[in-house]
Amino acid sequence: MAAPAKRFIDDYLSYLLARASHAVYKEFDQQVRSAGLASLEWRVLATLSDGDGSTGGMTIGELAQEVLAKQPTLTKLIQRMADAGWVSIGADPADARRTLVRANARGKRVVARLIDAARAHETALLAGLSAREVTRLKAVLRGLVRRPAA
Amino acid sequence: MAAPAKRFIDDYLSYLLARASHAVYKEFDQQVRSAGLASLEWRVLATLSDGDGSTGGMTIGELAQEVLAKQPTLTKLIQRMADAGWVSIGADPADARRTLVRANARGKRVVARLIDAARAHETALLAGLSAREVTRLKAVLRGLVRRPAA
DNA sequence: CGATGATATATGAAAATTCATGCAATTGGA
DNA sequence: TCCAATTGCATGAATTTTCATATATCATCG
Repeated sequence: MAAPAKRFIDDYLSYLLARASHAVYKEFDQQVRSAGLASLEWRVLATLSDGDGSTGGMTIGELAQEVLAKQPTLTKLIQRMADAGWVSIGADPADARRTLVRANARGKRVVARLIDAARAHETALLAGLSAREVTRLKAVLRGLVRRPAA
Repeated sequence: MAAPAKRFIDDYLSYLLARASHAVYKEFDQQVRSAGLASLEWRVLATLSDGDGSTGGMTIGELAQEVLAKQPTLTKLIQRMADAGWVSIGADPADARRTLVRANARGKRVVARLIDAARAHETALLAGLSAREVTRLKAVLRGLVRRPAA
């Protein structure tokens, strides 16, 4: 890096993370929109795409946490996505308080293509870094997420 | 890290960046709200706090880019912040199309305290990493921001 | 068994954000 | 010098998000 940071935000980790996240996503956003989705919809379908998503679905609360949205925001979005045919909503037989969300066949198709594109985008993004640097970067990011609450 | 990633998003850089950014900010959000600001207001005042901010102010367009908000979003926010007494708005003598934004004395006071708190929070956040690792992490994040447009 | 506290989600109102667009000002080229 | 293209921002309407709260359900304890 050339000139040293001269403003507080230029060396503030929270800000650097926000900018990096924003810049990386911005590059991919065009493909998401071309597929007919908005940012949060892509995030929802990506989260549902495997793991728990392929078994019983995820609860509204779990999904809200994973996609970094507040619960009412997600509830309203899931209702719109169900209306649009991307996901389906069902009751949880184990707990009637809970709503379960699963990707529909249509949602699964669109997200499968986007995941392929996302992998290609990430490969291009990280071409300047060694495999070891990428592994370390991701480990550090995971460590920042998993901090115990103070 | 323990279990290997089993879902696409668990190893997807864009998602890891978003989660890390969200988690780190969430820890600090309480102090921002206690100071009477919302997230984007803190970001605006932090951006204005030095560098260009202490000289002639910043234009709406420059500031929108720095704080990662769309231009109409920022225009409306700056109007609310001016009404609340955090910033002042003025014309740019060099270009009448432009609006200049500066922090007010009140805005400068509140942000000075928050910057101190932010530095302390970051120190605690990064306690588990060596200085070299921190420097490298920030360099990589800056590199992700500065990619040439494809 | 019943009451209480906790959990999960849905909803309405309010606030914030986005989109599309219009207007004013600047720039550059013919 | 003039005009077209571009730039910068403000605004209204629509959409999304948040906040506060209500309702239903579950878990625990007396």
